[in-house]
Amino acid sequence: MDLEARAHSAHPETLRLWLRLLTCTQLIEKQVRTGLREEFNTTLPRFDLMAQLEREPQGMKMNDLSRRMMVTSGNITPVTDQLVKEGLIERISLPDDRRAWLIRLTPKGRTQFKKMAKRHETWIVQAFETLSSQEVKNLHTLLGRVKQHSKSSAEST
Amino acid sequence: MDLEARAHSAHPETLRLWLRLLTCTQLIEKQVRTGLREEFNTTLPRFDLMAQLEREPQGMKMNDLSRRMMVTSGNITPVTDQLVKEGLIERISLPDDRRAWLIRLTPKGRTQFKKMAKRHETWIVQAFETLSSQEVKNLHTLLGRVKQHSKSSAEST
DNA sequence: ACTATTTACTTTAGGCCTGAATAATTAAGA
DNA sequence: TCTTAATTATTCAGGCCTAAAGTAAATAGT
Repeated sequence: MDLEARAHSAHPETLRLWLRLLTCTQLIEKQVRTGLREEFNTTLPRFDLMAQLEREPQGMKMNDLSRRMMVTSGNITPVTDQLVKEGLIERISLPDDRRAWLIRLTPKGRTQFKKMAKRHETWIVQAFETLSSQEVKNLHTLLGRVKQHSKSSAEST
Repeated sequence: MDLEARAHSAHPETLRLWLRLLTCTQLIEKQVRTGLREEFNTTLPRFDLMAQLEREPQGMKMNDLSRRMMVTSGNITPVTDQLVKEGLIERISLPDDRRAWLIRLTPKGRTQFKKMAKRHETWIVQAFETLSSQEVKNLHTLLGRVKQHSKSSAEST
């Protein structure tokens, strides 16, 4: 018994789908959080932030980070503070915009991230190993439509 | 640009699927949270708790609630406190187990929940309206496999 | 009956998240 | 230029979440 016990109503299939989506996400997220904590003594938001930076070697502004990570910018400050304290990222001031910072992985951060990403990948692969590669593709496509739809209706509000 | 900019590695399809799943969940959840806050001045965990209770008119113990909602039991206490304070649920002491409480919706809570559930349903239906009913079914089935797989591997740890 | 274990709930410390307010800076328009 | 608006980052209050420790009560084994 879990979240999905919640379904009822006039559109039961859609509601059930939503609850199942939630359940899957929560189950997998829980495993990832536990793994990051136990093996690397870190958290998912910190890992996510480093993952964003790894894709942008020249660095990112905190604002870009908050948009990419889909959290409010008030949130990025403490996570950044913590990672700076651990020496995994660095803040660089921008001469042409004194309000903003450029955030980059340090060499130590890059090394550490690579280790974590490798483990992260095994957890994720394991979570979906029950699906064939065709099924993975199907899921990806269907969810792509949901994502686009949700994004466009969010813009119009 | 969003979370999905994070994908790379030896199993890119699987990682991309995971990030897309996360993105979809977060987008929809955000809409629901905003709706609950703006229209009903409440939160998703409170709504979820009431939804569980609505399915069990005879009431539930806090432990059952935490299992169903997939959160730790330390979490149920403050959410329950708040809902009791609002008069939406009630704590009833059990004569045959003085450690436990039975939690039930009050009539006021039941009325209020019905209003919220109706709106909640429109948000969810809207989120998935881009899919045909066959596609909803497919998604539900595929995610069902993922859920079962994840649950059974969680048990064995 | 008595002790040990388990179960139900609460409490605590630490962290993330939101929305809203603030300060500092930059950009835009009259 | 000079005022106004927008942008960047930080801070705050409130709430949720976890893991871990604590309390009280029930259960099991001896």
